[in-house]
Amino acid sequence: MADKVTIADVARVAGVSRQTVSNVLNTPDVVREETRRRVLDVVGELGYRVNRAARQMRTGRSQLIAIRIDPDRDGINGSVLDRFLHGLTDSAARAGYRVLLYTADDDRSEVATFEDLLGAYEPDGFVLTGTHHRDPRASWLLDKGVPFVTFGRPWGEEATTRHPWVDVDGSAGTAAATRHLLDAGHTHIGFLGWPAGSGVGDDRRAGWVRALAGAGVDPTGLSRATSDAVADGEAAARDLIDSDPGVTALVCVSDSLAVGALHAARSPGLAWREEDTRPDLPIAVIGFDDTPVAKAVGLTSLSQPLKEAAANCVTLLARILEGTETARASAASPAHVLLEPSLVIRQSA
Amino acid sequence: MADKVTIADVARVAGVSRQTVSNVLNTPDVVREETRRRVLDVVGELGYRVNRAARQMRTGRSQLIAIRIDPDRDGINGSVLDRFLHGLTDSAARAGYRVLLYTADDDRSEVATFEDLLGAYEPDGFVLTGTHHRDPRASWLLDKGVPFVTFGRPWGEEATTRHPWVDVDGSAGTAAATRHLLDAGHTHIGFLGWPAGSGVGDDRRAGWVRALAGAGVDPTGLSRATSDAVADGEAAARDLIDSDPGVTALVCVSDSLAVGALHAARSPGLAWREEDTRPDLPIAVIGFDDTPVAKAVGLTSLSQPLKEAAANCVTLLARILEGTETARASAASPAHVLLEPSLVIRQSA
DNA sequence: TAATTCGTCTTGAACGTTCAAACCCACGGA
DNA sequence: TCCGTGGGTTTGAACGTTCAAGACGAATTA
Repeated sequence: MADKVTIADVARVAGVSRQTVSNVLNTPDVVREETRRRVLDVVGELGYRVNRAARQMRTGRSQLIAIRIDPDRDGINGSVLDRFLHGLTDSAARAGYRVLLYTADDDRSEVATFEDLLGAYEPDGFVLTGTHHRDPRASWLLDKGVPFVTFGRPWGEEATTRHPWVDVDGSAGTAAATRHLLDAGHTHIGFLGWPAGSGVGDDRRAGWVRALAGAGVDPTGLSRATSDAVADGEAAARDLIDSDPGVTALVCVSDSLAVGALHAARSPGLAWREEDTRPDLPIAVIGFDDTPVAKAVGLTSLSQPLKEAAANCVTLLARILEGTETARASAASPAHVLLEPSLVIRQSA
Repeated sequence: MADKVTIADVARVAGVSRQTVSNVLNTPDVVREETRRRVLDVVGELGYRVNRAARQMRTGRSQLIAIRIDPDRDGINGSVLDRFLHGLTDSAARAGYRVLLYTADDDRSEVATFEDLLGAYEPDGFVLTGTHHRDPRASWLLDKGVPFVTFGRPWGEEATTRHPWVDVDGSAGTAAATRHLLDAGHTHIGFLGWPAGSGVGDDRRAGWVRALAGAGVDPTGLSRATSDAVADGEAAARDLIDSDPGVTALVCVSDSLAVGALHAARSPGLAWREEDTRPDLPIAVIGFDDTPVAKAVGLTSLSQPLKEAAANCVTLLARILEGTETARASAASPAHVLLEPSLVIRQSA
């Protein structure tokens, strides 16, 4: 029912032309102080709001940032993206953008969605998550000259400098976790990770290796790799503990695996139960991502600064969109932000 | 770089006028079969996509559905909204809509955001979550005649018929959970809930009362109310168990409280430990929402059909937007959908 | 004094689409 | 023969904004 207030209405009431009103809003420095105030008064009085669709027609800018929302894969880590999403929406709003969602089942269908969105809604830019080696989505966007930022490093070396990205330093996190355990007196510290080949997983493992090396501990035989499920984590933890009963602590690549490790540690298998001397919490466990699950079960975990990461994504994207630099120019010298995770200490370690 | 292809391009190539192309896309029945095919061929060939901004200028329709994304409050239940959001994005896309996100700290700032969004992006409709008694957001939207659907019943009676809504039948869920426990031989079944006054909480409690009544059990003294945090749940569970040691099972209003109850059940307080005769799992516990946490700790819980709920929201909203009925007309006889949760049985019960 | 520059403001056009109205032509009935 | 009808198509205008160009007066310069 709210009768639309257009720029022409404002102009009429303020006694100026449409263009002057437009100038007041977009290039205030070009208009006389007194006129500007008068126009702004009328704007407030009438409750005028610029119509994005009309502006988009003229400028080609939609003030929309598109991002994919995943189905929660394993369930536990799903919440990480969601927290990021909230931060993104918040930061984007502050910068004058809104977040548009889309879904896609795989990289190919996501690229198809790019075409769809760009043709219809014309989002100004994209935020890509879950990047991986030779990501076809990034190459497609680069190819088309569409502005985008990734949350996650480009893991293939060759692409390392071709687009801006924000990431959290996983190896710094696991190194800090390992040092925390070393400081607590542990020496035999194991690692539960994913199979080699995933950038994120390999990076997190590297931090554990580095910290152990710093303390003069040989990591050989102290790690296991498995897929990211609670049951797998439990099995891997059992296997590791069985093969080396001296292990007193575990750093895990994810909270899923860590929860599995907790199960193994707290209600150990029969073979191991005999010699159990610490019935309440025999093995220290540290997870990664500080998910709600970690909070609920008292799991010490590494927390990613998701809000900050999201804010940086918006900043980098806005720099491309608003700066003089084009997407292509910024691809020549893209900006990176690498954030440090923080250790949230709970009962498990 | 993809040079924009407009309706005029298609028209030129197909040898027809702009309007005919528009008709082919919007009112196909008015155009001759042969012409339609020819135009559609050209559309495919050139990869034409209707420009939403231009269409919006003319029709006032943006094909956008706006929804608020919350910060994950307590952390555990946050994922519920996120799963709903994914379903919504998916269903919306199928119906030709996209989902626009916004944040807000409270009802008042959310209403301010309504004004902002309606003035600038002109979303066609809103989906409101977390409705409560005398929700000012709903009244505001009703007042302005803005189409919307709520996920959650209007709990105040007087507003019950004024807008379409989708909800999950909480009392049916807790009743089913209670019956499940009764079938398993439990008779002293307690309830951990929220303080009276919240529509959702009272409803879920009612299901428990109903199921007990059906079995001839008096619920008096068997329930506790507390705020929604793990520690509170643990304390409330201890209190209940201490006061009535005969309690062998607990139905909880949320997974947060249920996880707390599990803590209480599995590592009971000292006073109670003495007489513990079932060391492994003395008390059956059932939660609500089937969050990732439930999955991780083996908690039996009630799962909301979120995907289906989201799909229904889109359907109801689309009916208002596309049907002949206006928002006001549909407010006269709004549609409701009440879905049943399902019990996901795990180790805890 | 005339020409130039500058600051401020206005005017017409354009973005890509759809609405409303007009147009054209074949057909059937009077 | 003429007119009315109706299916199929085209034409001009409009949505609300910003761009590009121009207009006007005052101040500055030649």
